[in-house]
Amino acid sequence: MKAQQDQLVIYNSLKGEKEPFVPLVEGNIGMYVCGPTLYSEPHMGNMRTFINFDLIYRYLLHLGFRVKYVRNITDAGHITNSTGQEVDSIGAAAKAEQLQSLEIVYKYAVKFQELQRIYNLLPPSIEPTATQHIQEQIEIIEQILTNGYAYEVNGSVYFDTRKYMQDFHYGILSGRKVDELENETRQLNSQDEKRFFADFALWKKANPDDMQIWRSPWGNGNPGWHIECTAMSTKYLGKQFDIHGGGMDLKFPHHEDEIAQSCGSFGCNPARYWMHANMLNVNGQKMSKSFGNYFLPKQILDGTTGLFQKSYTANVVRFFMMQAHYRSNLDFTQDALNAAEKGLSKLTDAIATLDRLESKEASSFDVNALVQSFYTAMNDDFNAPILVANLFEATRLINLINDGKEYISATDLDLLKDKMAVFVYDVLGLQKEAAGSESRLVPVMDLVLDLRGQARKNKDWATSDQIRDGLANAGIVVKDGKDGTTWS
RNA sequence: GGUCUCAUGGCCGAGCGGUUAGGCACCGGUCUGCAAAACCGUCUACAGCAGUUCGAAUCUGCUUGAGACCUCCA
Repeated sequence: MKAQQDQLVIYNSLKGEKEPFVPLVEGNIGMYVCGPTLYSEPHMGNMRTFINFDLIYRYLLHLGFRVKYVRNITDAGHITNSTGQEVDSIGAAAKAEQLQSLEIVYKYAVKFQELQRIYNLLPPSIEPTATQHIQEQIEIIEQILTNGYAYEVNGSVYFDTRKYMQDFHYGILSGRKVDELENETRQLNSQDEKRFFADFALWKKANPDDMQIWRSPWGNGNPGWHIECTAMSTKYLGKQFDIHGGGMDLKFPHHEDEIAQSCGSFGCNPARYWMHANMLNVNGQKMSKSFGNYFLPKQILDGTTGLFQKSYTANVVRFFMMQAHYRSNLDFTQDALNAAEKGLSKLTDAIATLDRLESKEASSFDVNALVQSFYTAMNDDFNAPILVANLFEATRLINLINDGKEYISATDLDLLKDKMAVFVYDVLGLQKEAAGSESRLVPVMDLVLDLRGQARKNKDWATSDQIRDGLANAGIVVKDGKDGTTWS
């Protein structure tokens, strides 16, 4: 696997280009991904990011890296909304639902856990929460103050962007240029305590109606939105680690500010490689709460999205997402989901066929090259769509072997079985179809199909078709293949 | 308004200077009592206009269209 590890190339948002991946410590990877803010149930778009980073995590593990994967849960923090007001979205949700803040967080954390299980996400190594790390956040803020890149005003602490820009590059990640000109065009709120429009809160003085309040050297208050990730990534992965990921929409200001906080306190960018997953679209527009065009991951499972005429399994949704690259937009449409459903079925059928295949003396095609193509695809910035295309090439060959038009040696067959399973289940994270959920039906169906088989043998088509139609009415489809009759 | 990204066959979606992406649909075939399913094969597109090049979906410029970010967001 070391040879494959050395081939891995990652697109680094920091530089805007692909570069060979070299971990800080050979064979080890520290990866931090910004998790959800649990003031509501994560929607399908949120899930896409987590599914994509799950793919990345899975492939890194498969390559034999020791990966420490930290994904936080945001359960506190004040953010600045579009009108310039500092708001506590969790507190707001708590008030709306007449619950305490942590009740809100816990309620949605349970749902998020369930979604992770359903969509087959591997649990991260650590899932820290902001409220468990207030002390660490305070310590980093103190360090930034000591270094002169922050100032205190009336019980709140703000990051001093102008001071920071004298020594560091604010905008290194997002490409944003911050200048005085913009300061003039964007009016500071009259009661704003910030000295400069681009300054952001590290600590915010408590409001009388805040639901959660913590003590600090600057009085009672709440941590700012961006400092929690700096505190938690530093605590668990160190001042500098390998990969920092998150959704594209977090690039600015969240990740830019994380870099500023790390540079302002420790003097270095926290991550060597910044990775950004792209958004999920609905009718060409980003799925988001504010647009109202979102739906919940569970709605697609029970067919209640209102957008599609039928339901889809989590496996189909995941496979659908794997057919687009993580850095591309992806359009969620019914036709595309139907296509994914059929394609997945074709792929899993081929894996089943693989078990029935018989080997010959030699192989009629280059199995090693085929397997290598799986690695080549994923080593190129986790190009899952190419991997899927190559898996379909394998599918075609498997079916041809089954038809006797191609052949494979015993060694190659073992290799192919192993790698197909590895890439489909371990890397893409697809789940083997749960069999036996209707176990009581199995002996009944065996009996019914046996009777129908006898009728067919006797060319009693009337009885045969009567059984088939009757089962169809009960929602059971009978298929007569050359190897016997199957149902589903 | 500022910054940036993208425009690929009926649909979804790879590609980053020369080779078949792939899936779904369509069509043809195999199988089959019929049907369905399954399998095989076919289908050869790159928004428009100009340019660079022996050669461009791929590079450059312009035009048109779409989207994202610019202190809510995964």
